[in-house]
Amino acid sequence: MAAQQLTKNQSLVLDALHHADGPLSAYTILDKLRDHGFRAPLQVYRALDKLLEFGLIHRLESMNSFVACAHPDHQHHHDHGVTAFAICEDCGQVTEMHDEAMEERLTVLAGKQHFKTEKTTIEIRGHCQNCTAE
Amino acid sequence: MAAQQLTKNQSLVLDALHHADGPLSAYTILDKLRDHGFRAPLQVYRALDKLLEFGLIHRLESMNSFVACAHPDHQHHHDHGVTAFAICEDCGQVTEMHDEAMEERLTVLAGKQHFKTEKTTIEIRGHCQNCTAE
DNA sequence: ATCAATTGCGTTATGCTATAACGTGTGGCA
DNA sequence: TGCCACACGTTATAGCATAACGCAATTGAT
Ligand SMILES: [Zn+2]
Ligand SMILES: [Zn+2]
Ligand SMILES: [Zn+2]
Ligand SMILES: [Zn+2]
Repeated sequence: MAAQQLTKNQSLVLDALHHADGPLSAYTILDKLRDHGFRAPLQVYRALDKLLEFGLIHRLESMNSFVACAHPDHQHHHDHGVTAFAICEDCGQVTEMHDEAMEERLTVLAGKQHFKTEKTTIEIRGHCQNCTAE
Repeated sequence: MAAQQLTKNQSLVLDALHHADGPLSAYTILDKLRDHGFRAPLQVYRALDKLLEFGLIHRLESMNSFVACAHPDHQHHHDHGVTAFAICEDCGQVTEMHDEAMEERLTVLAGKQHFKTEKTTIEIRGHCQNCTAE
């Protein structure tokens, strides 16, 4: 599955996420796209589902919202392994992190339980560097 | 803050979670406790908030539900560090895991970003040993 | 004992998040 | 041509969470 040609709705949603300075909820996206003809939540959710499938965006479980993937070559659909997110509770900024050692550790953890991993969520809530400086 | 005396509502909610064989949503708990006088979601959410604060239960972000802490000495309020959950998508069973190395790795990751961690969520979705056997 | 502050409680109403169900249109292909 | 897969639009509904109000019980000074 290579660089997928996005539909109009999918492109609009992806653009909205790219131009946002933080994660957006589905309903916030809906409001941003009303001028482009969006009327109902499903138009957003259907696009989000596809974008998630293509690996172009991520869902932040702890805040029911979505961010564009920070991976530079996001046109190429390739799983970029486990992702950890640092989410600032002050400014809302999200940092996407990848770490081989962490991934390895998770594999070991799951292995101990003979658990077959499908998807891993790691979200760190706290305060970013900017918001910590006093 | 030591072994907290729970209120009636808090005890009822905690018992419901202890007797459940998997995570429960707030509304499921509400239904289970209607015979005990519960009528509204807030009665449940308020109890859940306190139980979370006491460290007696955990919230599973990826499924909007709650589980009793599996830590044996859950009467003593002491943070038991970062918790990772393995959630079976077939049978709903949840396994609570603790791993020093994992915790260390996350500390390093956050440190690189000069990020001050408040709370960490780790949830592994997949299939448990029982549900993998064919 | 009394007052004030805190905490829990019950109720009603509301808001936010997500999906079910139905029908339409379009493009690819046997 | 007929069929299928897929995206789309719309309405309705389900599921999750909190705001706001008032009351009651508790605590801890004064
Ligand atoms: Zn990414
Ligand atoms: Zn910040
Ligand atoms: Zn625990
Ligand atoms: Zn299972």
